Amino acid sequence: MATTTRRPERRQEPLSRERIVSVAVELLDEVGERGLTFRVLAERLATGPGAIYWHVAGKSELLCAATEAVVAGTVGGDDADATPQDVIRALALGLFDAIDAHPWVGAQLADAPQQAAMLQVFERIGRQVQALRVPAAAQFTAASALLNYILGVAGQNAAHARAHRPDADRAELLDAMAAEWEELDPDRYAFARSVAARLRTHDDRVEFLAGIDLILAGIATPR
Amino acid sequence: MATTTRRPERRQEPLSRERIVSVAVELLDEVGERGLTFRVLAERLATGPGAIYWHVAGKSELLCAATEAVVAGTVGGDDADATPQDVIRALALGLFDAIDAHPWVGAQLADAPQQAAMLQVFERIGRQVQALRVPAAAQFTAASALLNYILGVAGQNAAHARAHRPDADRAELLDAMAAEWEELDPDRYAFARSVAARLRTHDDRVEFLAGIDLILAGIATPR
DNA sequence: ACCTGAACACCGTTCAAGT
DNA sequence: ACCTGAACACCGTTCAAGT
Repeated sequence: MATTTRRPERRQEPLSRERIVSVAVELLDEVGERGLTFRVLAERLATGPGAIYWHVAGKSELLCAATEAVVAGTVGGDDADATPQDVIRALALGLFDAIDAHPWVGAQLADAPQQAAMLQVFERIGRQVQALRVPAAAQFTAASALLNYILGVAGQNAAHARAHRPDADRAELLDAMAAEWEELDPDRYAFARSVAARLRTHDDRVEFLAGIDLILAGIATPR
Repeated sequence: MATTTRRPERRQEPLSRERIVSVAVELLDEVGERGLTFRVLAERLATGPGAIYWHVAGKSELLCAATEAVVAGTVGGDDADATPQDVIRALALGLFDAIDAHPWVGAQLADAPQQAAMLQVFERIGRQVQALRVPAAAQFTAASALLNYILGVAGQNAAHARAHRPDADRAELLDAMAAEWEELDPDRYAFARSVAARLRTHDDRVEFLAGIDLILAGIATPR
């Protein structure tokens, strides 16, 4: 039906930092960080590996840029009606879902130095902390605690994703983990055993939010 | 003065998994994860790279084993007199200090899958959570929140260590960061600007503990 | 200014051959 | 059973040469 090319041929677009980063994101989603290679990236861009270096300093900068691109999309605008707690939950869930969809982002956030996108997240969290009337002296700690918790979960999610097939059934894995924990030494792992059954109905997203709420409760506690 | 060799020649000890891991820890401390190479490791062990594979499956297993070795040393025994909060603080600080001394451990914990040593940490945290009389249904969430926060900070510390020279002055870096934040756009980064000055007297360890206390306060809050 | 692609200096890992 | 070390199949990155 289409008269000309139905979708633009990628090889015909000019090379640009933007296009390199966007193809890198695609590739990272498909094959992960270890699979993202300057050679396969160059092949997809229909060029040589050297060409990429004209636009991007190296692989770590490329990973940072790809992460920024994904995270920037999750930092939405403010909703006037929402409570500060709601905004924080929405922001945290946005990051959680982005990392769920792009596990390599979790790994990158968990052990990359301060990135520009993270500063934006920190800013938005901080504003809500202020809106919660947290005393000035405690605001930094409150915002940091939330961010560090989010980054910790991000790293763990990325690790889980990397450890298993991308299409692995999370429920099955949790079942297997529950079974494992139930076999642990009752003396040395009494607690793990006592919560093992809970893994069978565990929901990562719900649990993540429950942790956010726990920290929010702590923030609301007068010193 | 010494009649024989003053310290045992490493090249004369037999190769063993234990020795490989312990030399790997040394090397990781000196040159970081990127610097740990099977070739230099083999050289230090006075053998060939292939020999290592007889005792260790590969590099990721080696990194896991090295991390386990360091973390296992931080999981101390229980102190009968201490409150549950104190035990959690001590445990968290122990991990913090271990990661401060061995930044590569932070990176490994932040994005490695469940490791045996982490299960021990989880167990010890969980026991204290139980001692705090947290309802059974909330114990898993409480212990997870604490662990995820610890892992998040671990990753960030590792990232900071990797981003700068090992001997970089943390106070100077914080000063520079404060100066940077103070130059940010007042509209878009009002919060970051408002806490920038605080960075000049920031203490990573103190801040880390304050975050732990925040979560402990949240845990103590009745639902 | 921007692209090409061969070449360099590495990696982790394997494996035939030794002891 | 354990060690050796050359060799394999890659990497990220550089750079002379092109357009």
